Amino acid sequence: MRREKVSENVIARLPQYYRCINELYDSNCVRVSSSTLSDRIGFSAAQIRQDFSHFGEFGQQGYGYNVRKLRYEIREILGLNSHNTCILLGCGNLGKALLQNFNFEDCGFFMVEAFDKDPAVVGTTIRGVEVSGVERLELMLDQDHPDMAVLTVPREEAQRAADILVEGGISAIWNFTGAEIQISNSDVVVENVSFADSLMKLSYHLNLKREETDEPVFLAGGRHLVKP
Amino acid sequence: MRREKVSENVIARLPQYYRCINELYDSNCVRVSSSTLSDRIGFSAAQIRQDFSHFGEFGQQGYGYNVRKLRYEIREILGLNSHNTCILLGCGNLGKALLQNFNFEDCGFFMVEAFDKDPAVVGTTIRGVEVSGVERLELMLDQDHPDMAVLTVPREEAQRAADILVEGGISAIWNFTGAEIQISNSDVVVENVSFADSLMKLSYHLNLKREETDEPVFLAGGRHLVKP
DNA sequence: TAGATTGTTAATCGATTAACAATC
DNA sequence: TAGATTGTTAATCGATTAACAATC
Repeated sequence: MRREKVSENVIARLPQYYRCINELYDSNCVRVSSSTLSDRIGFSAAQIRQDFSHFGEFGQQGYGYNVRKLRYEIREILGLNSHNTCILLGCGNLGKALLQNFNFEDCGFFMVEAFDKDPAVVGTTIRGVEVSGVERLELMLDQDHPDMAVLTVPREEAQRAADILVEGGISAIWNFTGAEIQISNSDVVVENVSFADSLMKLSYHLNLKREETDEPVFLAGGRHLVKP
Repeated sequence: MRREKVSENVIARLPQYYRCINELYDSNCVRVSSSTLSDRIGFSAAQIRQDFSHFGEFGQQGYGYNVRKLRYEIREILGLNSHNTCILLGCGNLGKALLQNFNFEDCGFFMVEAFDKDPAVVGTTIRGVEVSGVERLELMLDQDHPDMAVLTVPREEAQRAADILVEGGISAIWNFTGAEIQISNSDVVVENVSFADSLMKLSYHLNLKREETDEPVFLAGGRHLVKP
């Protein structure tokens, strides 16, 4: 597997390729061509081949791609085969939702411990993950060096929590707080999940569609016709 | 406010502009130039001006942008000033998290009702929003025509729920299920929030950084030096 | 007026698409 | 062998950046 420098656009497409190929794999499909993938995902076949070619030669002329091999290679590219450990900070509803329903292992992460400051949840176990009090966090970081932390604390506490994590040597933060956290150490990978940004995009498209259908002006035979 | 056709890249930057300008507005800032915005958001000043210019002329030569006016215009572009109604399907942990902590009104949405099939939550009220049984959903869609639905049901139920929503005349779906829902009516706006895609992107960057720092090869004085 | 900063046009850069030789 | 399909190169398209006239 090669590693050319690729754009964020390519990186954003990789998980979509993976999901698609994983489905084919699960349905025992053995081979697939770039044009079949294109039909399924919606990106052009040329783009798919171009994207893959940044990381190596995974196919075979006249045959296409072996699904098992391609799946493995994309897992490698995305790092899903590495065994990362992670912790979760903030066991409110969102934190609980992720612990209970999200399959971290499918993405190459093993959840080792969760933290909260509420005595009512500290000591409980959620889907096999123990919830500790926050006072244990620094010690845990120091002893166990988890690779990644899921940040699901309230917005106001995001920065303080991030500071502790970075100080404790974390490598990556998956930030659900909606706050833009400032990181002193630029080697820390931060991935933001912003519900507000997502909903505003939805709002944009909804509004646009509405404007289009509410005042549909047609140009026909040289005249502007406004639908009744 | 004008409406040229713009790329998804531009649309994705709009919420970031809005958040930044909203902060300035909240801190009583009166005017701002594209270069100040550039420093704050990280996009180039030229790009910011270019982006805004798709929607109108919001600034003034020699002065910059009036923060209040610019904020209003971006709200208009994003549709945050329209009063949309929405419902939520699936009051598990994720649904509850959104109901309790997410400010729908900041994004121009008013949450009118939530639905669940679990008798234990049906009849309760979460942050002022009543939870009804799913059997009421079709009637409610028919009578109240909510604009948008938040989909926080289990993955397996995503498609069935989406079908009911589309059938009931919904205009937009904010899909948190991780399932790719198929929509017959192409006028329905769908915005997917995929935790898995987000975490896989994080995994990609984490892996890349690790490979870079684990085997750092320096080129110095014509020699390749491998760090001890 | 002089300085600042916009909106827009032209230049550059990068990403996507088309085409095709290589080859299974 | 003939047909299919890759990986890659070149062509096209689109997005970002640079430059600057307009003007507050």
